[in-house]
Amino acid sequence: MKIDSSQINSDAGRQVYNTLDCCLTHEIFGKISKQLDDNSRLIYNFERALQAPVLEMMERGFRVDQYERQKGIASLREQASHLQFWLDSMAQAIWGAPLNAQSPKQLAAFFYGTMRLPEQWKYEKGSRKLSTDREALEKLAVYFYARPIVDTILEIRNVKKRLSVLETEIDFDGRMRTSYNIAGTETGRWSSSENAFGTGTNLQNVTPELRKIFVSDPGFKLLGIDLEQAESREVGWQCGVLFGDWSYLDAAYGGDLHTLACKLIWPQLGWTGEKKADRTIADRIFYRGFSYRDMAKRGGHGSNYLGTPFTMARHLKVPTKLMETFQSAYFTAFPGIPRWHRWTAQQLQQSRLLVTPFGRRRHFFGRPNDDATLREAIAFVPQSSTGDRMNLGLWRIWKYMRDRVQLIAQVHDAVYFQFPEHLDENEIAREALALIDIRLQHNGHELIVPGEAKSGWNWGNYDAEKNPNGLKKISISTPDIRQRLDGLARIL
DNA sequence: ATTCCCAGCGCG
DNA sequence: AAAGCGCGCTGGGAAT
Repeated sequence: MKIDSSQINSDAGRQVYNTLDCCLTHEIFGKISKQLDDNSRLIYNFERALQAPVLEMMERGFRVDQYERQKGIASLREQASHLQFWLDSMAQAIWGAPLNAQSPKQLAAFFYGTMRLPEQWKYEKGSRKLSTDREALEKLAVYFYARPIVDTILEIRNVKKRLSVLETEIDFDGRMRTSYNIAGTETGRWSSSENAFGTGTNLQNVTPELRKIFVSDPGFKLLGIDLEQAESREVGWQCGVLFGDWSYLDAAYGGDLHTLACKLIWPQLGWTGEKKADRTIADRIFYRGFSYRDMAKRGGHGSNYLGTPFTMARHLKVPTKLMETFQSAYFTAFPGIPRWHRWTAQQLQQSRLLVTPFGRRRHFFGRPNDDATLREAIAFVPQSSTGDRMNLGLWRIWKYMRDRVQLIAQVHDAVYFQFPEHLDENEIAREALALIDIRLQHNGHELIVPGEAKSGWNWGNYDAEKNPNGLKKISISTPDIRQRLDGLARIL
């Protein structure tokens, strides 16, 4: 096609440009669509179908309570300048100059140079690096003169981090519009970021405290649904489907996965078989403020993804030996998990390809013998499946409840929408929970990931004093799902 | 003046 | 000695 650019004005020029872009895309599609197998085509069509609800969410945005936002900004700015004054005073006394808490370079010169404190190194990608992150600074805090300085620096960082969210530019109509990228990640999860017009920000990493500034529209109430222990259940599903070891999934169905894990790891704690009493036992302190259940939860999650006892011990601030003992008990209780790890390593050697229960395929281009590649591969299936599960549910809510609800946000394993207040929220919740109830079957076993519904008038968590309008668990259970779960637990 | 990379840190 | 994974944003500071 020949275009004489002198013959067209700039608007028409842009149209021609766009048209040619589309033609090229269409041409490419003609070639690569032949390479799609049935599953890939399904995933591709699914991603395209998600464009409608995503565009709707992006255009709608999330209403921001301007009063709360400004109040927060004013208070944090005040705190920041106060803290900076103290930091500068202390720094002046020590090296005769102010100190920037956000400059690793200055902090290293200050602590390791002028103050002559022991250098803190961290290991990353095979090399060791001088660090001034939270973990490093906390180690310096044991020194008498460093402690108040470290505390001030950490607090400044904390305040500045929150300020950066609150100070994000929002739109003229008082709404924050994030940009969702449907096909931006390796796993099929969405990412979120500043939008094409330069306003908004990543909405998937906002702390519970700051979520309070996001509110429903007048006459509407927010409803959120999150998937319960979704990734863990997907791990259990892999163990069952691949090796017939359903122990981990069964533990999830038994009520509380982490308490159940406690029973298997520490059988001699005097378990009663009664849910409430056993939870009390699991909540007993095990080591330095961590309950048995805490250990099962964090240690279990880390172990599922091939965390080393050394690293997990560092994060939990417990002895390495303890995590070694934990992990060995954990892998004995759920033998399918280490088998699944070995199976994944084998897949990397043989095909470098993994396929999730939802049919999403990922090729691994890293070195098959590299631990880092193995870890990516192990994390892929549960993480990807949970994303697809949530997004399929989200799409179904959009498709079948569009006349009553408006989608607002997605945070990987949770979806938020608003509905007119005059409607029965129990009814809305029941219907949405049914739509996200996506089950898989295999050899008489079933994967069920229940959802938990919460409602309120702002995005923060409910607190009688601090946030009475926040999201509060809806006390209705979905009778259908609960009954079937109880039934399953009895069979097991 | 602008661009680019890194360190640090928030969420799931 | 010792790397859970997946993202995006900010600010510092060097490079251009």
